[in-house]
Amino acid sequence: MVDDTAPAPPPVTLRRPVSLRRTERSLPIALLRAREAVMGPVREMLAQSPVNEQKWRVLRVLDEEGPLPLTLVADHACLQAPSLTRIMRAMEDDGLVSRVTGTADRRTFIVCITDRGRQVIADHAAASNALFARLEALYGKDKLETLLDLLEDLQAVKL
Amino acid sequence: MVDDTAPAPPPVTLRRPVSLRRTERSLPIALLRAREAVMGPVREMLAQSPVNEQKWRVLRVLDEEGPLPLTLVADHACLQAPSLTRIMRAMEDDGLVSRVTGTADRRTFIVCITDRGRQVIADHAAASNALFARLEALYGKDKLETLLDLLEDLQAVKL
DNA sequence: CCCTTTTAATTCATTTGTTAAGCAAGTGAT
DNA sequence: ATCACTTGCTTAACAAATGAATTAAAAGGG
Repeated sequence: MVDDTAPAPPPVTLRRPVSLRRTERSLPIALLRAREAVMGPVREMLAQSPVNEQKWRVLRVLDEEGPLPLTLVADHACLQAPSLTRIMRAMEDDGLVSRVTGTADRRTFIVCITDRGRQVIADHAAASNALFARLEALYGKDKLETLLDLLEDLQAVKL
Repeated sequence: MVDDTAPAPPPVTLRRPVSLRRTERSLPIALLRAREAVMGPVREMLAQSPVNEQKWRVLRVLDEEGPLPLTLVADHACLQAPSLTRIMRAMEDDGLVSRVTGTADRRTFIVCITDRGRQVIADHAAASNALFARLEALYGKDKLETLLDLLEDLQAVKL
């Protein structure tokens, strides 16, 4: 019945957890869980669109800030350079953005949102705002504003 | 951009130019940027360990909550089922966790952290707590507690 | 009991994240 | 000007995320 050659099961002792903060109080984990909690409807919205989460962030950033150097697009959209390279190729193919070579430094590119890219935003702005309104209603307007203030501050912290 | 000079009339939903929130005020984007802002040192810490971000979360969750059904591990560690399948295989091979088939429902698994897995946490608990202390100092203890409170509430919101 | 519908977990295909390496263009010191 | 060095972007290789399809067990209804 019992196989002598089978590896012994790893030792599992019932013990108290080592002294770490509760995961709800770990900032990285809490930020991740909070994001997951609000991303469900956003993903549904984007499923109705020609872009995914990442491309949506690129469009939002460009629509808000205007033409931007590629490195700043990466920073502001929270994308790594290699990912952005791939995404830029796809978005250019789809006519959502365009790029021009920088004049001063010919290594750099300036990225522009196109009318077509802006149209994608316009097509989903109502749904996006509706989601935010629902969140405000469920979570509380004041709490949401306070949370956004605190998050904005946190982004500025230089560890 | 369409002009919107008229004060908001009652039928406010249609034909009104829709503009979006600033990206700093978009909760999904703000949460993502805030997380990126704090993850740098955490990644450095985990680079010194045998686990990555995802496995670290699994260990933290199991250490804190004890043996858990696989689906709850996925929920609490913010991992999708297919990802967790792959990660579980690797972590079992490394002897960090073990699983037993559920007694009532034989489709399910209960996941346990092993002594070895707990040791990984113990080995990095000091560094982890030091990072948190540094964040407290730079960002402000009260602000951090408020932020964590708000994030904890947000996780509970059911959209 | 069968039959249909769920649920848990896995697999598969495709895209994205991550890390390291590479290349071309800019910078600066001697 | 030349050389080493840095910077901006790309490529490549592999791990992880995502979404759809699959298998197995459980649950519910006739």
